[in-house]
Amino acid sequence: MARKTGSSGEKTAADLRAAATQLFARHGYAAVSMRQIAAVVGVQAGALYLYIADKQALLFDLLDAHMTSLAAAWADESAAAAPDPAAQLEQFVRFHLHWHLARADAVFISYMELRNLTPENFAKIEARRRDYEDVLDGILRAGVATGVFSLPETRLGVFGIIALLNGVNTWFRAGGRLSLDEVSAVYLEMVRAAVGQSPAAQALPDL
Amino acid sequence: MARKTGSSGEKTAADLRAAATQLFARHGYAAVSMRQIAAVVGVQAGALYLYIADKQALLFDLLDAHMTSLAAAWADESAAAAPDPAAQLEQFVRFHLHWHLARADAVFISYMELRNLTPENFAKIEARRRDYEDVLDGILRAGVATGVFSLPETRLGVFGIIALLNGVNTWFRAGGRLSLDEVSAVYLEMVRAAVGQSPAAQALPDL
DNA sequence: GTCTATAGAAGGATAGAC
DNA sequence: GTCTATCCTTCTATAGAC
Repeated sequence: MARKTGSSGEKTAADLRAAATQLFARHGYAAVSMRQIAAVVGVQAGALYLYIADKQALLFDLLDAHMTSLAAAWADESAAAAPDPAAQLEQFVRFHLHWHLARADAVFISYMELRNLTPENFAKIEARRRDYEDVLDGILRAGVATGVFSLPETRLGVFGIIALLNGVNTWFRAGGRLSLDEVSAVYLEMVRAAVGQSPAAQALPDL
Repeated sequence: MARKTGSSGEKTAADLRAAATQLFARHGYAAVSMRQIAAVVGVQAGALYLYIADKQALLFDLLDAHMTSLAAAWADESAAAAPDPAAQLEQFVRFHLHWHLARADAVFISYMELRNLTPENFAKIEARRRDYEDVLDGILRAGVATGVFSLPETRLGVFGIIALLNGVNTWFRAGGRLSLDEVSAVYLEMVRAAVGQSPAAQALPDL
């Protein structure tokens, strides 16, 4: 997708992705027309095809870039790996909440528009999501092995924790009653409890 | 929507709802045409308009009926109310998982197609969902009041638990590795832990 | 109650001028 | 790199025959 010219094409390409992300999140991939996207970008519909092959490729590009970005962000975060499973779990929970809340539109699309991908494209995205889930699975397995976590099933723990954390995206609003740090603290406690971690040393914040 | 004739219209009306539910869940409201629905029902597209005013009314009818059914099912379930908050929580968790897993398509639509409702219709559905969440909120508050649950915030507990439980719908398949009862048992333990319930008397099933 | 036929609007995508 | 113009398809919804 990278273009070589120094002209306004670079900006238009970026604007296209931003506009599509916002519109798809708001109304859904199928409900958004290329003309609508073009109107937000500020060009005519035909001009969009300088940057994408078709609408399906646009959707896949968005989801693929999203998953690439997630993997890179976690690689960066875990470069300074926490020392033990309990600390790693905290690191993961805080990272997940922070990263996903910062890009709610892209996250929403990544879950809701999977069904609008072609089977081949769907498989690629799912494999990447699985890779990310495996990160958490590894942490849980390590914790179970060392006895710091108590779970009958790490896979159900992974599904449960991801679902729990992703749920925050449906209601959290920056500037609302609770700050991101407060929410993170509460959810971290719920996650720790759910994986059977022995009671944490630190206290809950007063709410 | 009830019709008075004894002719095949009754069946067609029911088929229409069933077909729309399945197709909307699979491809999304905006991506499904009235012709597709008609093809599944076995009539021509025009005939569908004997039963619905327009496509939007069809979507609203589906979601509205879904929420009505949920409220009725819980009213029925809670007619035999569990005696204390801990037992009520178990009753709620088992009910929620069982009911939602039995109608995955309708549940999926009810969450994914909210954005395709008109603002007025959206507000109606949201109010009904709020009523349902308040059921769980009441249980949590009662438990916190009697000291059997330990939560800094019942509202976050509600959001967390609902998200956790709804996540099961994304991966559970009847006839898979785990039975509904096994899954319910594991998730019940996660929920109990998350609300800070003192360790349950009963053991986890071996998995 | 359902069909055929169609009006009228909107969609994705392309061609060629600039 | 973008625009105008347009092709062709598909859509929702309605009209009128049966």
